[in-house]
Amino acid sequence: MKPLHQKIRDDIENQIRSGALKPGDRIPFEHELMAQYSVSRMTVNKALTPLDEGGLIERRKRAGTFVRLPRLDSTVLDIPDIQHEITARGEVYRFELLSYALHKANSDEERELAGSGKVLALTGLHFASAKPLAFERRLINLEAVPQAESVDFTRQSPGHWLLGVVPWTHVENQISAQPAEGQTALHLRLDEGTACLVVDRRTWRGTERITTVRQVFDGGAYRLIASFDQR
Amino acid sequence: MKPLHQKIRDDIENQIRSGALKPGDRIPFEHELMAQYSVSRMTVNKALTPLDEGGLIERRKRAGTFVRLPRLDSTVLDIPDIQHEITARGEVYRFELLSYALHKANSDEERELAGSGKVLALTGLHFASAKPLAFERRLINLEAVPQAESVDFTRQSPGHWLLGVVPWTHVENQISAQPAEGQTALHLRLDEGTACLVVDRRTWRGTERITTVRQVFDGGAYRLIASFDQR
DNA sequence: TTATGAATTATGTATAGACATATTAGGCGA
DNA sequence: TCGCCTAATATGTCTATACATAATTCATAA
Repeated sequence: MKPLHQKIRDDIENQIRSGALKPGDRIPFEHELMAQYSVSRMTVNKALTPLDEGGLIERRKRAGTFVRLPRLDSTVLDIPDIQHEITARGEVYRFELLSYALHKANSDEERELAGSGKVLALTGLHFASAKPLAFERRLINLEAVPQAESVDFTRQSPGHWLLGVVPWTHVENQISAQPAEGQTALHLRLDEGTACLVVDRRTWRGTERITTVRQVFDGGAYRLIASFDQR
Repeated sequence: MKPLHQKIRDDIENQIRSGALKPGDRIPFEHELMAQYSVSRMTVNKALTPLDEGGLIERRKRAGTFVRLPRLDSTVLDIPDIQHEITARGEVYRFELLSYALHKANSDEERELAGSGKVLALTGLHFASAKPLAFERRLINLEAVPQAESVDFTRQSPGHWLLGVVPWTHVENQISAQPAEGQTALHLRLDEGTACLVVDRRTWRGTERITTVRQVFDGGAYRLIASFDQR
């Protein structure tokens, strides 16, 4: 049998991760949870404290307990937000949409993402101070993120938009070095064969896939930084 | 003023991170800590529970509380252990020492590591099934790891040895793509200009620097995998 | 009208006590 | 000697209570 405080914690965490509770929403007061689960305040507190320390919720005296906004800082390599990183170092950021297509999943890669559902396929370029920095090819699972269909990605990059809108629970990055080729080399204004940093990333919310993206960076102009503290 | 339970937790965590308490050592029983800090058992328990959940200690009824062994699995990109990864995928691993030097720190990079103390400078090659996979240049701070002086690195790679011997608390990785050049290209048997994956890593124990390493991988043969769960 | 201060409210920390559970040590009988 | 039962022991969970702290509301006084 699971301890009471852990059941309460899991319930709330699931509501947040599933999206039933959105950032900014208020979680019931401790005395409300006491009544709801028929437990003492110490037990409710023991359930909420780890969620607070884990950064999932925010607690304010007199005001109550609220769902936190997803953390967007991350020097750490969880999900690099290119737009954020470029503006953070004082350069001007711009995203240019190269292609846009909405269709049923019809390749292995697309079916891995969306089963037999619909997929949004985009390509685009990230600019830092008018210089092309990264070429990106992205697939978005429209089952998981239906709102994506009505967003204008000529104005904002899909990665930046997704980070703010969809909470993710799991990411996998594959990082490799590859020579610049064909269209990608042209877009990045690099000679064929120039060393590029390639990041292939897949994200999940729970067991549901959200997006698949390949980003190709000019190897000389960009480096990933991953910083870790031992748990 | 810091809460009591946090002071107790910090004290114990510091003793573990500094090496004063080693893996396997027993931490005082709850009733001993009660007396030592003049607090109730709930407070001691509140101090120890997060250390348990964080994997730093292990608690067994009747037996007591013990310092955990450091986790060495890590699909995650904390500290990739090349030897471990190669053998894990069924290939034969070999390390070849190319150069070995022991001297006082005399470059900026070496002084950043060891101040005015002594440094062990190594270069070597990692082989996967007789094929060179990575070239590595490593500096070890002998103030932090004096035992390194008496280890035979022709037989085992310094990275693998360090992981087992020295507990680290913090790592910073910089990952970039660069063309193969000069000696490095020769050692890896690559043409000049081939895309390589370069990892620059610095590790700390507390505020003390342990090692600095640059690893250059054949971009086509190696990829880093970084997998994350949202906290 | 504005500044001040007191009451209210929700969380933060800590206590003492109680019972539960897992594990081990020791004693007892076959 | 071996197996089994029971004691003892350390951690696990939970309650009821108390006082502290931060933030807000609201009444009161200048």
